[in-house]
Amino acid sequence: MENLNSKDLLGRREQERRWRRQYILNVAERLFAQKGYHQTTMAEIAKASEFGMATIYRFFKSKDKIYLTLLHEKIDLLLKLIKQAIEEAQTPLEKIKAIIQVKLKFFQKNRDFFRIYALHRQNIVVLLREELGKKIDEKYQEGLSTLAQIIEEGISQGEFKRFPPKEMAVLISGMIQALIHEWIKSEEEVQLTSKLPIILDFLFYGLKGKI
Amino acid sequence: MENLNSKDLLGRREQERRWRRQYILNVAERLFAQKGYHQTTMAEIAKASEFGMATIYRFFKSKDKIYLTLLHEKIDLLLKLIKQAIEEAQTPLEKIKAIIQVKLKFFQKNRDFFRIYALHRQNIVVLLREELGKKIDEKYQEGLSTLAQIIEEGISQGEFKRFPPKEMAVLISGMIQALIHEWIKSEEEVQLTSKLPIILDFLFYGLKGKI
DNA sequence: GACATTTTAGAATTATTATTCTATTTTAGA
DNA sequence: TCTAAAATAGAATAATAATTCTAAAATGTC
Repeated sequence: MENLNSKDLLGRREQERRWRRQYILNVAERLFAQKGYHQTTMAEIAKASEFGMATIYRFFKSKDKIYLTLLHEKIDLLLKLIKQAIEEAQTPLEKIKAIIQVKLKFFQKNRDFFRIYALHRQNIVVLLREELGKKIDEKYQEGLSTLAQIIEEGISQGEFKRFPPKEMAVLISGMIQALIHEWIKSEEEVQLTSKLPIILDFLFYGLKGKI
Repeated sequence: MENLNSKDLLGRREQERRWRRQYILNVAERLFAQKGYHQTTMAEIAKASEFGMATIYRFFKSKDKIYLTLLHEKIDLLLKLIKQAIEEAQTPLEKIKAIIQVKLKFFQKNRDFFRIYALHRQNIVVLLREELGKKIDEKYQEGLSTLAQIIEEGISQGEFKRFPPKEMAVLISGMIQALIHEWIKSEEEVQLTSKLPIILDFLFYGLKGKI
């Protein structure tokens, strides 16, 4: 889970501290996903993680901090995975495929996080909260720009049609997001990644046509 | 706005009552959209609508009721508009175009409502609230099914490829939703409906190909 | 115009819950 | 084993905000 090198340098005390911090985050993630931010109380987080209030507060300054830390750390992870996948791919088409695949895989493993993430994305429209909240939106925009850039690349290589890249990125991200959303809601047992071929076919060749 | 016949039958007293009820709903819509459900207090709704607390509570049993009533009434309106548009269209392709156009127009006129609507859609994943909350999801599913049916129609007529209709409906709705979301966030002055041709082109013919 | 009824404003109540505080326990090092 | 420091549990606090209550005002009817 963690970088072993830095872990070794840290000593038992610090390692335990980090482990506990992560444990609280995991518990909070589950609770927030189940009942939403407001319906989850600090008392519940404390109870579920088997710590007292004071302990929770020694790790995190406030409830908000727990929530935002959660979002930041996982989004960073997702962005890192996407970056890696892009680097391994060659053509714009392959890159897009890679991005979608990574996203599907990631949220398949992180259902709870998707609930929090999607909800937060919507909340952004309602109110761009304090600094940390804004940064999350910036990260989302970063992902969107990456996708837009790839599309632009494809257009200039004559692979893709001359659509406005940013708008295409929005449409594609929206498709994926909606698919994940429905998948989670329906609690299907089907693998989310199994839908990749259909998505790609639709995305590249459109709905119209025979067969 | 209202059915004139029934209005005439109601008498001044009842008409005024309805007008005030609607007024409160409109005020609440604006506030909820601006600050979100939890950040909006009943006191604010009372203040902004220039009523006292007791008055608000005589119209609506609780804060939740205001919120859900709001959602229900506008969603019903949207569904009605979509139904009308479909009836006027002939081919599956035209029907899909009509649905998208109606949605874009509707949310262009109802930005505030979109904020509430989109947020609620996400909240559904987190927690299917009491009866009224569930019914809203049912209405959304209804819209999805309508779209899926049209796609099925197109497939059997040989117009569309053999994609799974329900999944296609999800993807298409997701695209639209994301586009509206970005449009609202960016506060662009461009008409939302101006994006219709691009969406349709992408949707029917895909990203891949020259020109 | 007077009385009964409805409507209203805004203060009081109550419940909830994030945060802080205090006393206790655990740990590390001698 | 003993002691100081750190960590902890859970109760107390304080703030917020939904809801209810009370007295006043407006309205309709005779």
